[in-house]
Amino acid sequence: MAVETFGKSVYDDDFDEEDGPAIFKRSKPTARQNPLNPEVKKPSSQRHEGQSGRPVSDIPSSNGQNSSSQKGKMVTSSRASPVKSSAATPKASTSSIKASPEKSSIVNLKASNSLEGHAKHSSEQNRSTSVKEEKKYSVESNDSEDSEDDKPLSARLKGNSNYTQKGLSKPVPMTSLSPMSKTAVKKSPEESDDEVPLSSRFPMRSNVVTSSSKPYDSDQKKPLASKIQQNGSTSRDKQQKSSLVTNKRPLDNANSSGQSSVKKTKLSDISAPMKIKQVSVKVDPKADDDDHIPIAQRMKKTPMSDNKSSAKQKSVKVVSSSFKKTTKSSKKVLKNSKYIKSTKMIPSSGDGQKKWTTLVHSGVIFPPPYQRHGVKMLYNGKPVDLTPDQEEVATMFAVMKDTDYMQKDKFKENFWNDWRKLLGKNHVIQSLEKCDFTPIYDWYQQEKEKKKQMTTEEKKALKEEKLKQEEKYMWAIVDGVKEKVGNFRVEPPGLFRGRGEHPKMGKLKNRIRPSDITINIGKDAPMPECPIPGESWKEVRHDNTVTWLAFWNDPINPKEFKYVFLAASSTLKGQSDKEKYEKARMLKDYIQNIRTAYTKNFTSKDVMKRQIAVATYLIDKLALRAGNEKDDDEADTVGCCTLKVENVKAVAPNTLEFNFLGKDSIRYENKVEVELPVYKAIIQFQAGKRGSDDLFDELDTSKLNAHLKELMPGLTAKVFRTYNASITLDEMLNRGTKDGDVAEKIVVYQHANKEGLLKELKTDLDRARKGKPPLKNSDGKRRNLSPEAIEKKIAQTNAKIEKMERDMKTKEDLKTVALGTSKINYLDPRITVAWCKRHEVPIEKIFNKSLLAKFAWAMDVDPDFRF
DNA sequence: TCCTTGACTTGTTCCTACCGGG
DNA sequence: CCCGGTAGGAACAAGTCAAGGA
Repeated sequence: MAVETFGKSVYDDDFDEEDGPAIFKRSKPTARQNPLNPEVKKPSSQRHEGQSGRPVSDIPSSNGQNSSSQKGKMVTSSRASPVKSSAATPKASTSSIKASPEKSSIVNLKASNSLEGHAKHSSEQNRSTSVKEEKKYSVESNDSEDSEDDKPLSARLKGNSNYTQKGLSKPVPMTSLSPMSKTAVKKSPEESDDEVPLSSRFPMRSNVVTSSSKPYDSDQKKPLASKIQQNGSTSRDKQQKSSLVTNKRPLDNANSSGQSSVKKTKLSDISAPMKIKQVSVKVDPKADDDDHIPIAQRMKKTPMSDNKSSAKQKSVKVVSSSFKKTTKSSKKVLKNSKYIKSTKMIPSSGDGQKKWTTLVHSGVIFPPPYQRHGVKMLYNGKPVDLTPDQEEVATMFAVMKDTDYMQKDKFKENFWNDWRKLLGKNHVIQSLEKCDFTPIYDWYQQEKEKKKQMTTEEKKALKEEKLKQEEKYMWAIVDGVKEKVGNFRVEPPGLFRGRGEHPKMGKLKNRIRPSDITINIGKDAPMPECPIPGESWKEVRHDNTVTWLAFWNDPINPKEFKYVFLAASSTLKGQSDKEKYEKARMLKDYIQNIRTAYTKNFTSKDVMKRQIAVATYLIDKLALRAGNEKDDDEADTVGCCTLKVENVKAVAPNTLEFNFLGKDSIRYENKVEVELPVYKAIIQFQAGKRGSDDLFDELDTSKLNAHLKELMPGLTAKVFRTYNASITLDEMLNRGTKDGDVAEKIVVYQHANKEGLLKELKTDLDRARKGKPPLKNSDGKRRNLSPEAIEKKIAQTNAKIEKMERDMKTKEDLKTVALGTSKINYLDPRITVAWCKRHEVPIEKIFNKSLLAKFAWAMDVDPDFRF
């Protein structure tokens, strides 16, 4: 097995490129030692102080450019102005998608209601109603925002689906079935088995506190097993789940992984290659440079850290216990798995806290020192001399001339305060208003232009130069396996670009120096040399309970840290990603009971219980985020638990209108029909309070999560997002695929977008004929076309549509199945991989290179995998 | 129990290389 | 071959959530 190859693989970059069967995964824990440090170390995880790094070597030489220079268009989007409502945004207008979410949520609610409260049949009725409403609301909601954030994930995923049949001309999001409803209602046929049992089991689980193991085990097996057939992964999954649940930190240790690791490894290695082929997952040869490690290989890696030595058992409530049990099951599973790969990734986490045994890396790279340009800005119309430091900061500001930040007083004020410190009290420059940064701005534009004008060769040369300098920083060797590092470049100085109305926007982010940086590295690894002569690291640690390679304190908020982690394609990240999905998957077995429980508590006498019930409902239905408390020096945004009274308006008879700034200050606006008890509860929570008071005054995220954990080990608010998104995708794909529906859906989807365009064009046509100016279209820039031109355009668009449809059918290109980049975080890749296997669709049609790398762990999933 | 710290995930924005059409 | 539109990726802000200490 893989073991032998290690030496080579680690050091040799090219190695990976070949795909052969190179196996280079880490095999058993023991085996993997890093050639560099032959001695394997003990699991001690404490942090030691290391020697400080020696300054010496290479300093980045390129010219200093401050990255701050990004300029730009920036915030033009709605973001800046939360309120924005114009329907004009391209997105809004076109996309059925975007709009849909909101609608969907509405619908969903209804559907869900039926589920929870009433008999299923009622859902039918509701549905029809809901459809209408959808339209109604959709209009309003659309414009509100572009970001999809606002919309429930589930809704987003759904995209369009079945409504078509109902006669709606456009594809409407299939939302009608809320995740819940789907699960419960629709799916029931298939899954019924699982679900039923669960409920019965439910009681037990819930309080499983310490003892635990049983609850989980038993249930789990059943459902999973039945669904997933002999898939190796299944078994593994179980294991993982358990581990997952536990969570990394508290882990108890574990054993579980340790035990079977050996076997797994073997299996995996063998099987992996084969499978891959089948699936046709292949790594692009060219891709090499980036990821050197072929996916196939990666898959093999087994992170299992050996057993973890320490087993800590935490008495964390419920959680820990369940996992342990899993161990047992895991073994079994292993045996029959053919598709082991996924299995391979043994939850190292299982072992408690240890995340790695050996860790070698080169530290971080710093941005080049500032190079002054000497261009003088004007003060009161006269050129001013600035020191390099002063000039550097002035340039940061100058370069942001045409961003929206320049419109914000807070930004200017904060900048001024920080810059003024650099200028000193007696500087000529006494007020920002009299400053004219134009010369610097112009200089910057020129520089940019120069860069653009460079020939391809020059650009290439520069790129190579940079690569050469950075290469050594790009990789780390974790337990003998070469892994890509995520962000090895220290953030350059610049002005803080907080989103929304961030109180600290415009503040100077100082240059980070080696003495600000703490390095985390294996005890026996060579110390990364400090790249700046004469300086040294702040500290060196050897803490194998964490995954970061380095961190520094955020200059804007010294209480916070900026970490350097491994890239998403690394085993370590892949593992935790998988654990995340396993946890979400586990929720499937509990969801029905959870929903039943919270529905019941809508009318609880205990206020806190009622609030928890309603909050959970909102999180489940609307995919709201948990909503932690925030400090005053952060943007004023809210999540579920921090909703204010004024953020929710109850409109008779049972509609709730949400309006608040959520993550990233993106406005969430949504009107939703809810079950009457929820509606009433909200009104109660609001009674006697002011608008700015907390809606859920008895609640915060820790209480909420503590409660969720009683319902399912490891359950937290964010799991609902993952769960609802993944379950929806899974259902969508499975439902649609039978008759090639999915491909069609995509066509429809695209079609809808194009239709939007057509409509606009036709409108313009009419107006043009009447001699009126064209309307502004969604992109905001409407060209003034002659009627003929417009007609031509329409013809073109129609042709495009046709072509697209043809392409779709022939190519069966599914790429667009709503896999937006951010959504990637919520969709279990195994759903997609398994689906591809079943339908012989090359996975690379759907996942791009980086996604393939990131999801290497999912590639060996059994074709029958269901979320 | 509450608050702070720490670690890690999620999400948006910016930038650039690439692609297909004219 | 130029060019506008975009996918993809880097950068980094902003969340979530657990542990640990007061």
